Amino acid sequence: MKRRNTPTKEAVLSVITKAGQAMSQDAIEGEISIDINRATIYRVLNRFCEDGVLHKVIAEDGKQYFALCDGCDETHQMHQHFHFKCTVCETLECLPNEVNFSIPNGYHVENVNCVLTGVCKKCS
Amino acid sequence: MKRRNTPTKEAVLSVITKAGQAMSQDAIEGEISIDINRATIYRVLNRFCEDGVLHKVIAEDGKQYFALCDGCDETHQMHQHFHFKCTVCETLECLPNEVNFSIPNGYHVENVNCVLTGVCKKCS
DNA sequence: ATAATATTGCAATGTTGTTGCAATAAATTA
DNA sequence: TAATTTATTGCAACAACATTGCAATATTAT
Ligand SMILES: [Mn+2]
Ligand SMILES: [Mn+2]
Ligand SMILES: [Zn+2]
Ligand SMILES: [Zn+2]
Repeated sequence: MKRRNTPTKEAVLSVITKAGQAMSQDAIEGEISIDINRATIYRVLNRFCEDGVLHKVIAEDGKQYFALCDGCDETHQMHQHFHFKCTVCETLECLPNEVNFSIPNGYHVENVNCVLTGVCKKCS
Repeated sequence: MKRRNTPTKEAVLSVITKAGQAMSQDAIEGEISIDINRATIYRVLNRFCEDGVLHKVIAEDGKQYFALCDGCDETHQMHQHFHFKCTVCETLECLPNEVNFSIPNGYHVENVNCVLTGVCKKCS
C-alpha cells in the first residue's frame, strides 16, 4: 500500500497548513479551490492520520477536526496536548499545554482527547 | 418551564444511577424496562443536563454519554475531571482525577471535555 | 372538575461519516 | 514510450446518531 502523490492530497494538506489550525471536512471543502468529493476528503484525511501527518480531534460538537502533527510518525504519536474550540469563530486550535494525568492501576491509555470549549482571544 | 415528574424521567435516572457509570442513549434504551421513545430519552437527558443532574461527555466515537453529576447545580458546573472510555467493554466512567490546565491570556473556557481511551481495569 | 402547559410518541429531517464498486490516474516495468 | 499494476477517486447508497414539528397525552395547579 505505497502512497501516491495526487493533486487532491496536496490541496487538502495545503489548505490545512495555510489555515494554521485544525479543520473539519466541511471547512476544508469550503476553502479548497478544486472540487473534491466528500468521501475522498475523508479518505485522504484518514490516510494522513495513519501516516502521522495529521491527528484527529473530536470536539464537543461530535465532529472530527484534523490538525497538523508536530513531531509524529507512524510509530510515535504524542498528541497529549489540549485543544481549544471557539464557539464564536468555530475554529479549533492545538494548545502547547501538555495534558498531565495519572490513572488508577490496571488502566491502559491508548489515546487522549482533551478539548476546552469557550471563546478565543480574537473573539473576546 | 417548571419541571414535572414522570415515569420516564424516573426510569432514565434510575438506570443511570444503577449502572454507576456514564451511559449513551442506546445503552439506556437497552437497559430500561419500560418502552420509551428515542427522542424522548434525548429530551429527558438534555433537560437533566440543564438542571445540573447529569453532565454530557463526548467520547472519541463522537457519541454523547451522560453521567450523574456530583455537586453541580444549574449555576455551578464543575466537570473538570477526566473520563475513561474502554474500547473493550465500551463503558465510559468518570475518573476522580481533576483536569489542570492553563491557557493563554484572553481565552475564556466555558466547558471541558477530556476523555482517555484505552482498556479498563476489568478488561485488562 | 377544569384549565394550563409540560411531556411524550411518531415520523420526518438533518448531520456526519463510511463503504462498495466501477472508473481513473499515478508509479513501475518492459 | 507503451504496457501493466494498483492506489486513488467519484458516485451513490448506506449507517449511525441526534434533533425538530406537531398532535396527543399526562401532570400540576386552580
Ligand atoms: Mn492537536
Ligand atoms: Mn464526568
Ligand atoms: Zn474565536
Ligand atoms: Zn473495559
